[in-house]
Amino acid sequence: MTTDASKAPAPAPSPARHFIHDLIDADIKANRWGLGTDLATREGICIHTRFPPEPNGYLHVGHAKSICLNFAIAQAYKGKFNLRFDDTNPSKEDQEYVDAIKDDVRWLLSAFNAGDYETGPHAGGIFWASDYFQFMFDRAVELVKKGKAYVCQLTGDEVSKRRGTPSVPATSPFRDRSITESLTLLEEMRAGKHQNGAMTLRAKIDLASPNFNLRDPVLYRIVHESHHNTGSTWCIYPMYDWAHGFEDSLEKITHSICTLEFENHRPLYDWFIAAVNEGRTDDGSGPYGKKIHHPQQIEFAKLRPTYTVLSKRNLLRMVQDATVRGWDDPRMPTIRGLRRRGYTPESLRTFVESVGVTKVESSIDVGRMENALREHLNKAAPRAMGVLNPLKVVIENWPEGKVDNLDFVINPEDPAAGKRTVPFTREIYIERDDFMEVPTPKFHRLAPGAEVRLRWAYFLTCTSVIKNAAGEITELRATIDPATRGGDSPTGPDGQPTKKVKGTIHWVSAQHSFPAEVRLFDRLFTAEEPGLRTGNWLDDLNPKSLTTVTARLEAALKDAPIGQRYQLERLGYFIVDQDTKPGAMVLNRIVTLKDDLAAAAKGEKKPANIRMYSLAEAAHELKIKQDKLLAVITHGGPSDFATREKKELTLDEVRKLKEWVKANPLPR
RNA sequence: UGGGGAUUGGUGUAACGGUAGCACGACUGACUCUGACUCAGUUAGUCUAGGUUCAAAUCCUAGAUCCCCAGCCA
Repeated sequence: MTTDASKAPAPAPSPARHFIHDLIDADIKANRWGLGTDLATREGICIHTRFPPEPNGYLHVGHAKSICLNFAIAQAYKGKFNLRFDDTNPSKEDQEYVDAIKDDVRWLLSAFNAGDYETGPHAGGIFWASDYFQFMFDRAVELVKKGKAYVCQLTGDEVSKRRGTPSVPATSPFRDRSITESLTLLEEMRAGKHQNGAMTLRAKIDLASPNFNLRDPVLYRIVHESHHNTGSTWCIYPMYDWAHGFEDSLEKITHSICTLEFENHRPLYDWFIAAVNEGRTDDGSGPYGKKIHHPQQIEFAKLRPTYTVLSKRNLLRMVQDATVRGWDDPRMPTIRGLRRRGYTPESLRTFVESVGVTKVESSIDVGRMENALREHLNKAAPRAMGVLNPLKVVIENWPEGKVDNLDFVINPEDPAAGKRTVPFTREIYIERDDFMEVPTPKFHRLAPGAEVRLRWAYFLTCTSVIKNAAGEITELRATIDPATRGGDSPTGPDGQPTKKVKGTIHWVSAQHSFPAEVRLFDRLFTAEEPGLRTGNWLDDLNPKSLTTVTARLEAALKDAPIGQRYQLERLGYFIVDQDTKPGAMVLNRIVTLKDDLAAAAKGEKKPANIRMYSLAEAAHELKIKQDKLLAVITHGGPSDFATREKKELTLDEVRKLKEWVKANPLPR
């Protein structure tokens, strides 16, 4: 029982080509940056990616996509991958986050079996934007000298007011001040002679640009604050746009992959590097020296899972409000939360790779994340038995005190995992849900007089039901068929089983099993897109996202170490939580097994291919106004719509209406 | 109002002028000592309107819708 799920082979990820591969292939073909086409023997520059988090929060599943994407590219092209902390804003950043990020990235990258950012063939290393502060400052001075930057003494409010509109240019009265004056003020800024906000260094680009990022963006702002890495060396800090390209450039990053919202920043990214390179030469001759490396920024759509919020602000809010028990609460979409929940790095990797890489902003069914996890754990997790809601069964034809040690298959998916021994006794517990006093037609588990198989043990027939004064079932009496030891029906002369049972249920020995706290998690939100309905994402919080029960687990689990994963048969996958103390085990349910029956019974199983439209959505789809839509439905429309008062329409109905509207154009 | 992106089954994603394919989901069924897993089958799509072409998801024109941008955040 020591098989560690995380050591089992990961499901082979599909090669999954995407548009970034096309771009990189083109760069290689064009011998851009001297990449050459034979990557294995490249000298100097190679395909080099990076993951650049700001250490101002915990990583979440969205970041996991970026990390895997960047690392997978480095691996595919025999290149390198850097972890770089984009620590340019001391007022928001903290060492606590630095440590957590390092640890989470390393954990996730273990899914690649190719080392991480510090070890292995693709290890580029760990870097800090703050190590480049001097370089950035020198380049800023250079820009001022080239007449491409100036010190602006407008306050933040004034800058906002003068920002202009798409058709009205921005203004700054300091734009045309002399180079010497700007140089002096810049030195003063650096020397700490000015208060926060007193002035900034701005690039001189285009105050009338329709792209606001180019309306003389700020390069440096004054922040009198200690930095976790550089201490009090600096009191001016570079802005993201100014800093990021240089970070990439200095690390010889070839492809700087970021999310869609930075698309509008790419002209600026390119402008800054071009501005520095102006006057520079390939061989270093001339006043400014050698050209600096110019990486290619590429944007992709971030991951947006349903039933989830990912913004740092909202996650922080839940932690502060104690909606959850911290950043590593198993319900959180943070990497730390998912780790504690029991997710494997392999399953996270297959999940983020399976959703693809595009520029289309789409949301992903969280169910896919759960499926990737089931897929991995099915192959990897040893099986065990536990009962979440115990119901005692006394086997009347089993002698008191007799113990039968039975063989159990540890993992049917993995014969190498072998077998284990489980004791069978006169008193056992079964799952309360596996018994119905008055069974429904399709219920093929235990009922009075019915026979089921106890997994790997004996066929069991319920003989009587014992209730308390309140009429609640407290105990069952039953008998077993001794001829079915091991769970197999005896075979007749023809070699066929002499009897069949439809149901197999799990059980534990009352005497040998032990109680444990089991935490059952549900989604944190009840709406696919939290906040869509009311405008406030908190309105969609799921009040029942955590349920705690006292279960009974088979004895073999008693010494399971923290972090060990199991499949409790028929119930789901579970992991030993870090809250476990000697003699007091705590289990997290990672995810349930798929259960068509339960889903259908709870009415949760609405066919996914019947999309429901609200009237507003349908009206939008039909490109008509909502009141017109109502008129169409109740008066003019297809006859079978005339009498309905439903507030929702199915996809098919919307299609029907669409056809109708097409054939019967509405007046204006 | 200006600029930058995007639009293919229910969902996600291919097709790079030449048979609209794959995965997930859903639905049927088979198998089963986990109502799991596995296997087989079914289902369903190119935002709209024009145009070019022997041929258009792909090229052209016009439009629609959604997302991003006016932090001294990243």
